[in-house]
Amino acid sequence: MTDTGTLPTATTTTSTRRLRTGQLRTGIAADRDSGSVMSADELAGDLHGVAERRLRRVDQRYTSGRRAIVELLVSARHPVSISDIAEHLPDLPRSSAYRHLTDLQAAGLIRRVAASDEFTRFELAEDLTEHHHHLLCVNCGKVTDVTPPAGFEHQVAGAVSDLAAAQGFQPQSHRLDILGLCADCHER
Amino acid sequence: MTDTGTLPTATTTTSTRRLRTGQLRTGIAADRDSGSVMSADELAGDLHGVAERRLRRVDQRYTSGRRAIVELLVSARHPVSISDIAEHLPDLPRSSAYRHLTDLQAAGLIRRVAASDEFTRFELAEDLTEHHHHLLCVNCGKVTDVTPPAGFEHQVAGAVSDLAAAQGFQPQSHRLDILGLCADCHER
DNA sequence: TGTAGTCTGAGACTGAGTCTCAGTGCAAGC
DNA sequence: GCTTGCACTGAGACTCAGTCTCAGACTACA
Repeated sequence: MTDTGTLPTATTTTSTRRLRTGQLRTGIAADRDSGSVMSADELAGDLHGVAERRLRRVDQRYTSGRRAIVELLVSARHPVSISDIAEHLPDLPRSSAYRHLTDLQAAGLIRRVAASDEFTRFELAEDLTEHHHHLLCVNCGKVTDVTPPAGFEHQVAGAVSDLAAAQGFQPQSHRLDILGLCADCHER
Repeated sequence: MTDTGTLPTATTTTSTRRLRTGQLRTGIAADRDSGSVMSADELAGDLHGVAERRLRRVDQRYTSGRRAIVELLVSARHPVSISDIAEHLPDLPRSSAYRHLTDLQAAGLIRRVAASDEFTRFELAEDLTEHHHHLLCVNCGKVTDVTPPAGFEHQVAGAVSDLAAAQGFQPQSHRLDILGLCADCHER
């Protein structure tokens, strides 16, 4: 089972998902340290600034290693596995990679993604990108991002709310994974 | 992180999912060996008969170990992990458990379920139960089955089809996981 | 500058899942 | 009923993704 593609070749993903650079102002406002002073211009579009802020909020630094991971996730445009990281950041020691992922996740910058049946994948947190779902190829393991129409997403939210309420369950997020064969494996 | 509950206590799951005993006739017809003769009455409601047939179709036997796993999945009513199996079938050796699960999955009797971030869980194949989704508690790991309304499922199927077609992706199945806090963890 | 605490890389450790293999069990054919 | 070929089994070795440890380096703050 091969990995999701050759990073950071974006051609394996034709997702319409984009970084929310134009919308980060709102997100960053939530990241503002109480007391810090920074102009809105400096804040806008500053993903790494957000990263640093969130890490400092939990008494951590935005080190070069952590930054390298974030940059890889940005350029990848789809969920990234540990082996992807090892491949594209060969100088990053394994234990550091794992630790960085854990730290970045704890700081709310990235999230874990369930793959078809494979090892862990990570991607940027949704509030830094946009809500989307995944196509999972059961043959080669490729993961493709897809963004559903707003109307559909509204329907999902309603159903999620109902289903959860019936069980006294407090929903925090949902994921819709579509399993099947990608274009490459389908043609064979 | 605790396991999904004490099997086979069904009270942890209030799912409306039921085994398709009343509908198995159709499914079993598909399982009939070309040439075997069995009355419709004998076929109806015979999950273990289906199990045996499917295994024999791939030149395997429905052994007592495999049957024990199936019975556990039947009584559990929600996805079961390896540790659940070890707990409820203490005499079943570990390597056999793993092997049975692999064999049953290959024969199309069970399927793997993605849990929140935990180890592998299995449940009966959908055509032996019914289409459903899962509530995943991110705190304790409990997995609860929920059956969506038919109308919603129809909407999902349409969206899945569109999203996949846009990528030249051939969809085979989909899953909707709702992550959050179960009733127990929510109250705390 | 000093200090406290975060961070790092190397490598040991863990355990879920996989594999091996000698012996057992089973079903089909005679 | 017997024989035979092959599926099946349990015990335990093995693999590797992920976790943990620790001495030393780095950083931010006073």
